[in-house]
Amino acid sequence: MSDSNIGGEASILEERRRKLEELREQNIAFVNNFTPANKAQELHDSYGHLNKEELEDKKITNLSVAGRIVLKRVMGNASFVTIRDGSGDIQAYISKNNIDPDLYKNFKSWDLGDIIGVDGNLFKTKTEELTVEAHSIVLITKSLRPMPEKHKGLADIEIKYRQRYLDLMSSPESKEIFIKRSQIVSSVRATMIEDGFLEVETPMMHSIPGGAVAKPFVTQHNALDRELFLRIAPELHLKRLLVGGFEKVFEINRSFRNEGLSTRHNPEFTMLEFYAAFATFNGTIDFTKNIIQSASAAIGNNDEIEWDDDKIDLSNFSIKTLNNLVLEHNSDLSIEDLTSLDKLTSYSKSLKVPLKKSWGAGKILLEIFEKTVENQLIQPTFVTEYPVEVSPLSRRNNENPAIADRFELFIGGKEIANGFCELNDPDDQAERFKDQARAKADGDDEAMGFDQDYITALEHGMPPAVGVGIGIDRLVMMLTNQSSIRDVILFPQLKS
RNA sequence: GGGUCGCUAGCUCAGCUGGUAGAGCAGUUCGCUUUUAACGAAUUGGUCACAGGUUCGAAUCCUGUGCGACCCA
Repeated sequence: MSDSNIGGEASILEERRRKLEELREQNIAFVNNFTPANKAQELHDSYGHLNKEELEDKKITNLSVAGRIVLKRVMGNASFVTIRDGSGDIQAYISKNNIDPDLYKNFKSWDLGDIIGVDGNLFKTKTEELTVEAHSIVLITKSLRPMPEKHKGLADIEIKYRQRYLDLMSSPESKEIFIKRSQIVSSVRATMIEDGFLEVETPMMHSIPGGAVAKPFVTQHNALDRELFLRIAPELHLKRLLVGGFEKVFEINRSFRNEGLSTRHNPEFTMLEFYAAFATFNGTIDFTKNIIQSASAAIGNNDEIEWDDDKIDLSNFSIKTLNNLVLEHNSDLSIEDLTSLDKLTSYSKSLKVPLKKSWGAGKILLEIFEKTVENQLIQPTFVTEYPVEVSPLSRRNNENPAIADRFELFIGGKEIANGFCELNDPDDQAERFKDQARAKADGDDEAMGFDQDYITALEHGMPPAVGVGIGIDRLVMMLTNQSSIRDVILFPQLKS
């Protein structure tokens, strides 16, 4: 801005720009021909265990590393810098004895945040720190803006999310979470493919939002002059693929829900959904367990993990019915009450659960479950036997048509997965869409629309199948012990 | 939407019951050839989020607005 702010931010930028101009004049700004032969972590792994003398005997020469200066200790005629590359940190020793004296003089003006390259030999200092002794150094990229504070890092949580690169360059812990996220996703994908699933991509822009109960984002296709919705779930398209003859499909991708922002909700989030024709309900529960255990192992977790204040044993998953759990946690209710609209209504009023007129007994029962049971389910628990009323895409149970062959998995008091036997009766599905459409007309803006195209697909015949959805963000939160979804999404949505 | 807390130098933060703003880091200058949050000396840098009010006097007290965090719905 102005140059009146001497010593302030403007002058820091000006000072660094001045340094950059000098590099430009010498035609050495933004160097593009330095290819480091070595990585910091590789050097630590290969030579960190050797002591000073052993390393000297080995004569490790002709190394080169490149990275950002994160710490700098300049003495009169010799200096140490800590360089951070993609793998980690390594110290470099830069002595006037070993490099051109003019270059050493220039080096002293290099700043924290500059990206440099170092060629040299490997040695250990008298405090046994592995160090590259520089024979030549080059300023590769000049940084014009100051790094986050070197001791405490970024404290401003908003900058941490909005300028994630500052968080990543200054916080190895934060970087580690995103490395683990990638490993978790890779593990999930590997588990699916190993079991014979085909990875597919289905549309994110839908004419009729469906597959979940949620408010969609609306957008506009100009050429078609038509409203389109960002998908709230891939479910209905994946099941069309079952009709087409793919028997095991999955998708790991984004869905979008037009809700508020919180530490547990980001409007765009990543889900795994998979569908397997002719699979069994119990076999799918086992497979779901396997996906989660494998992902946890992939990032080096033990069976017992910590999430927030809870210790969770991932080697032991239990299976319980919704009714039994509600009775267990609500001693005032009897088994008969659970199907009585009047009893459930009066009881939920005593819990101060807000009710809507369109809700039947099943929906109210689910509300009571969410209010009184859900956050108690710390250890991995598959909850089964959900009311059909709250499961508009699930197949009815053969013995009891009021309940769906459905499970939800809760860990740490939070929903991690949702799976069910898919409804493949087109007439039953059409009826349930009608109920949803009616609720929508009554003002429930989360209810599904009537998707005739999907009904048509079912009329061609869909094999019996089990489908499951797993929230990847939440899974990563659990496996990396994070309490905010913003810490597992690189660029979370923030209030503007 | 309701409640609680916060907003002071580029960054991280002090600043009590009102007396006119401070440290560390970063920057600049000097010294220093095995340091490691390197060190020592000097030095630059502020519309105290914004707008009103109370007061002789406000970063500080009051009201409102904005932004953010957390909790609740």
